[in-house]
Amino acid sequence: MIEIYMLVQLVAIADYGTMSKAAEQLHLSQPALSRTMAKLEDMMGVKLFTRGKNKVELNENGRLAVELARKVIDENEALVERVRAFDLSRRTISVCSCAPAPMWIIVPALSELFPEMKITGEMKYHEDFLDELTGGSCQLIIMPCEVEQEGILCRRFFEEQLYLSVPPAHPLAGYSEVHFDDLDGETMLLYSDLGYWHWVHRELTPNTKYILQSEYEAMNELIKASALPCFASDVTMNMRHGDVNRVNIPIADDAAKTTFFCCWRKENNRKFKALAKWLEERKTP
Amino acid sequence: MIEIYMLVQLVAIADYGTMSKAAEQLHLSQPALSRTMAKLEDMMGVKLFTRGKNKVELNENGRLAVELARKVIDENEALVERVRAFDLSRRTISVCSCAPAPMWIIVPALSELFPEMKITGEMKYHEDFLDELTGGSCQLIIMPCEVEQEGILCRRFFEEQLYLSVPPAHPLAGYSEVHFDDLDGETMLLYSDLGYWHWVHRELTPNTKYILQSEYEAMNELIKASALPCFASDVTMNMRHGDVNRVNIPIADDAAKTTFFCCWRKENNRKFKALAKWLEERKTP
DNA sequence: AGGGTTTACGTAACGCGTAACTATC
DNA sequence: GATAGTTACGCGTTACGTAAACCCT
Repeated sequence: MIEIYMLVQLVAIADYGTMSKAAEQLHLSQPALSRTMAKLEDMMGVKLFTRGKNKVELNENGRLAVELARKVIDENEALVERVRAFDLSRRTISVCSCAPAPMWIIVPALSELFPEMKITGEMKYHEDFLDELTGGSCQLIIMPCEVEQEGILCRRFFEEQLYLSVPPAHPLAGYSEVHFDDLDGETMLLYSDLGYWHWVHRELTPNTKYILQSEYEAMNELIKASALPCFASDVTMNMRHGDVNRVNIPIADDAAKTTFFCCWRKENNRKFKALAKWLEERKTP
Repeated sequence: MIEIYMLVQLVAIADYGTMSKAAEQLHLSQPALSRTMAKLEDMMGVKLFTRGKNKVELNENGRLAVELARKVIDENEALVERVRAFDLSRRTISVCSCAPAPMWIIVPALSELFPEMKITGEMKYHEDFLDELTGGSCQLIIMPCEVEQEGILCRRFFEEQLYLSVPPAHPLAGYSEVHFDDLDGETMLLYSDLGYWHWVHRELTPNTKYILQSEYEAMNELIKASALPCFASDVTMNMRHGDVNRVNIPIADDAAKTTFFCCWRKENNRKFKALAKWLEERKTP
């Protein structure tokens, strides 16, 4: 039987020109390689090399064999990759979220609902989510709007309300509500990985100067240490209610309030039954 | 490295249901097969079977792996086949002829011109010849007409003149020439594998009753033993000039005289240089 | 009890490395 | 002398078969 290792050695000769070079690259002795090729020729019943006393060259048969061998080797490697990927996808739930807050909430919940599954979360631009969902590269997506598409099931997740977080001494601290217009032109701290919210900020406060911070912990330190305004939300307020020296003022614009939706392919309904139940119960706690 | 023999064993399990059956079919012991599968799973880092104490079943990973393994195995076998076929085609010259006479002449000539090559000849319906030539399934074609096509080189081979062969006592025996019309309605002996000529006979003598004979030697015996008319040509007359008790009368119709042409792909010009020379010299011996 | 799988152990095959040889540049 | 390939020989890996144990139907 022609085995893969033979084809690998054959291709190496084509790639590196001589048996010696190929053997070196394969961490193999030349004699081993030479013998394998002799055996390969014997098994195929066809000469693959033109043999001079001192050199070996692939002949036409050999060149064809190399070309076909590459395909076999690639297929073989693809087999392993695809089976591994398939296995991984079977035992992981991958979530794509358009914003951080839904991920903070849903990832621990999924871990509890599906204790045997590995949960992976990623923040991306939500316009691509439907493709990723149908393409199979993720199984759950968190969208900032409802999705109505054949084959996709969409459930309301929760609503996030944005707040302005300022020190008590700040001019806006006394207001009971603010608008994005009030912030335009300010200098603010902003967590850089906000996904959908980032887009909202760019659109509605184009003249605000943002000091970006990508490290979440560092961001919290900055908020505590500086007097600069920043954003908060009902979710972050629940998480770090220890935020002293900060006044949180609700932002009144419609755009400061977003409802997130959790979607998956209908064929996964059975798999995500527990999640659907959890989302339903969450509505009226 | 995942080797082919492992994949073969894997698909055998899929094909025969259990390890025992598969092992039997592969002329292998179950333990060997069992161990190979364990090793395969180990190397892939993925479980391929659901293992009960007493039974083994392919799981989803396994089913995917089997599917992909089939492709790899097929590719691998195709590799050998294709390289062998290619090697064979490199050391053989295959001729497709529209009639037997050109083959009788060209095959021995080719054997002499290319002593290291194997010569294979085949008679087929000439309408398909150009496809076979461009498709690569043969390298020389003998046509009953000149071919003018891009990339095809066409050289005049020779002219064959048809004769009527009758016993001296036959009513037509005294004629210095005959026409196909004179034969219409006769009962004649006919070699069945005449290719182009067969078509000519069917067209021009539709009411003649032909007694077909596919064995060439048997045909010659019949000709000698019976009083039935048959066809001959200048070529056959040269070959079996020992034909006694037969009068050969030339057939005067245009269709009884055919010029054969020998064609090959222009990219083979170099290869068939000796043949071109031979054809040229043959014109004026 | 019988069929199916795995584990344990000894064996034989085989692919590999070292060394020696040949031939070319 | 350096490079490149083949042949010869011994070794270690490994895939295999046999035997036995396990377990379910």
